[in-house]
Amino acid sequence: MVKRLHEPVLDQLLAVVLLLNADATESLGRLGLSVPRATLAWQLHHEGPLTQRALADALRVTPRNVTGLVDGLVETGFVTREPHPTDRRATLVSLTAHGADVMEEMARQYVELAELLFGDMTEFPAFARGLEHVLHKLQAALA
Amino acid sequence: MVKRLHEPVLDQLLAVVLLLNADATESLGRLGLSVPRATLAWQLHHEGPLTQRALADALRVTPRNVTGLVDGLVETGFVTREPHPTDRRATLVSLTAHGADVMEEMARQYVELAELLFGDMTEFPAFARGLEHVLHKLQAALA
DNA sequence: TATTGTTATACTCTATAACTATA
DNA sequence: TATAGTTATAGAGTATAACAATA
Repeated sequence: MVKRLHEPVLDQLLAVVLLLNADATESLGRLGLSVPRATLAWQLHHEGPLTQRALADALRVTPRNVTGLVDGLVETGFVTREPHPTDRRATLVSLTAHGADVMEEMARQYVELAELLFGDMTEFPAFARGLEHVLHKLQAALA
Repeated sequence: MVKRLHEPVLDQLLAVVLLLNADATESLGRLGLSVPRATLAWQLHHEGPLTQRALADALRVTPRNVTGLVDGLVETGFVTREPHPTDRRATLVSLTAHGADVMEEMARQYVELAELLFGDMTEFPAFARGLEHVLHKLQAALA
């Protein structure tokens, strides 16, 4: 039975999902961030200053939602709101020095996590190919 | 450089996490359930009727939270509250016939998802071993 | 007319704390 | 005293809809 072979592995994959979520929430909490706020800040870290509209599109979330996330990030000192230089409707959101520092720390922890998970894996290439296979299947299914 | 090898795979693993979350939210929504409510119902499907206290422990969530989730599931016809036969403080939560039907459907979809993800994977055993490795690393890191 | 971001409102999930009814 | 579940309260994240300012 194929099912007997595959279902336990799906269980493990879902367990990995749960643990990664828990780990992310925990680690980000120590940095003073929630997962949605960290996602927004991470976007700024990669793309540079963005309008709230651009952030809403990137996070696939409503503009109203971005207002709330940015409010929180401004309050806690991770980002600033500045007027857009040419479009007076728009607001540019930028990382503060503190925000940029924390993003650097996130990047370091990201590398550490990759090392932890894969560093001593004996079948890394086969695992990586399998993961790519899974990703493509999911992308196709959700397209 | 080991980092160059591992980071993109972590990217893919996280992409899989995001897509699985999206897929779960979407599929459960079609069944009339949110992820937390489905988790609670799934527990009842596996364990049979449980007290709210037992559900709170199983979901690692406060008793107050269970009250809210059960309220929603009662309103939408998935579960019932009944007095505990021997402990008059406690409430037994059970799946309705409709709730049980939906759990059967969830189980079918679970098998389908396992088939979709792994059914035609050429390196399934190596992938499964790699996933187990990742799971153990995460469990150890979070213990 | 269309777009940007806001206010207004509401829902879900989460938490703590105080309380009632029972054990 | 301890436990089960509730009410009271609060906060984060999400959504839609109406609106003001600007393009």
